[in-house]
Amino acid sequence: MASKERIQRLKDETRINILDAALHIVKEEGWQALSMRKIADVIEYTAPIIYEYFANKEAILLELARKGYLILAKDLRTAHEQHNLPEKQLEAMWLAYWNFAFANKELYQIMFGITTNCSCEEVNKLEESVMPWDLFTDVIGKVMHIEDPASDVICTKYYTFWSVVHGLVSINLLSRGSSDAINRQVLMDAITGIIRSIKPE
Amino acid sequence: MASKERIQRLKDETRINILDAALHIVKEEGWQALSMRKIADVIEYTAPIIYEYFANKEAILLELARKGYLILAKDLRTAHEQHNLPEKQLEAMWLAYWNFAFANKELYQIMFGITTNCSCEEVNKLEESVMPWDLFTDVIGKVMHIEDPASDVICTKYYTFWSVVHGLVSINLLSRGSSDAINRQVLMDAITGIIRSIKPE
DNA sequence: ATAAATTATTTAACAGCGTTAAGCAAATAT
DNA sequence: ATATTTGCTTAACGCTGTTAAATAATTTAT
Repeated sequence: MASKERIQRLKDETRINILDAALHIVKEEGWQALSMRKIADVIEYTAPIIYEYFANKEAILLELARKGYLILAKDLRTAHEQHNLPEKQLEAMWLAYWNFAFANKELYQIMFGITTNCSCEEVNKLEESVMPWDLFTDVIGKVMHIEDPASDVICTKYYTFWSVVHGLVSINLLSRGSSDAINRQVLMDAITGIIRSIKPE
Repeated sequence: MASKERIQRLKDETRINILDAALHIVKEEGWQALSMRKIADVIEYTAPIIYEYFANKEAILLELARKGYLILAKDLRTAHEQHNLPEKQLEAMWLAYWNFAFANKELYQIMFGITTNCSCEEVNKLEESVMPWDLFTDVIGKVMHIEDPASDVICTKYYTFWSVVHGLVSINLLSRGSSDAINRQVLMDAITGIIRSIKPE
């Protein structure tokens, strides 16, 4: 009867194994190649077993996206903590965002629907998917010396940052980018440029 | 024997019907719902017939992407022609790009792999997919008063424009955007901001 | 005009997909 | 020892893209 815990532990482990297997397959062969039967092969079970841990394939993708958002949020917080000046914090956060995208290419793809067809409506429903927002608007407000964090102008600047960084990431994940040198230049120019333009005085 | 041409005309028409049917289905039900059998239903044939016009499903997607790039290129040229000042041309072109994306949402999705898994390598191989480049670098060069259109700094600025516009489009196609008012603000701020920052004097 | 050859189109099938239901085998409870 | 639950697999359904074989329609040749 004390084996209940042991069994639960095994079950938890299998759940993790499923997610790990899925991500492993995707990293090796891409999102298109991911199938329930392949996951089953890796975890050495048959496909129907997976449905005792996840409602369907989509739920697995959603959980991976969720994990991605959690990692990204953590990276952003870490970057934020490493500086005191709001300008430096902002710069470090967008650099962290950029680094996350390439260190976790497959997760970024599913988080933001790049060459994957995971229903974005469902991904958007994840509460974790809206996470970064408050942290950014807070810092942007500080840089701009604006009190109200819900101000429209802060919102605008947030989207400006996000658009340029996400856009550059997307273009590169599609192999439509330029050299690393130019990427770096675009990224830093944009970030420092926007920061300079929003700083009062 | 003169019916050869008539038959060829019918064949050409069927080919067009296939592409139209595919785009129609996608606009009604999304990329995920597109299947060879559904296309066959619409054109009132059975699925294998399609393979006499296209090598496979991917070829249909590729052709739609190609058509998208051609429309975009035309829109960009038209925008370019409607102004004389390079600054105005540049602004009009990126506005045209923005408008194209929302007027042809489904085409844009497949052209740039947004919630679709059409192999981006194949899309990148389309010669039409690199089209806009020369037109933009030319105008950017004029605004900056730089002769060499292959200059690194022009390349950098081109990617800066493209990143912010494509990023904002992507975010909105994912239903992750803000209000139309803020979209407009971000777009215009970014375009005019970059133009002002690259103009010498 | 009739027979032969070519073309147009469909039906059937294969392998793979996500998913569900039925069946079996092993562990647990009574 | 028997009954019951649990863990897992096999089989199946309807879908997918795609190919091969069979059939219907049309054109060509005689």
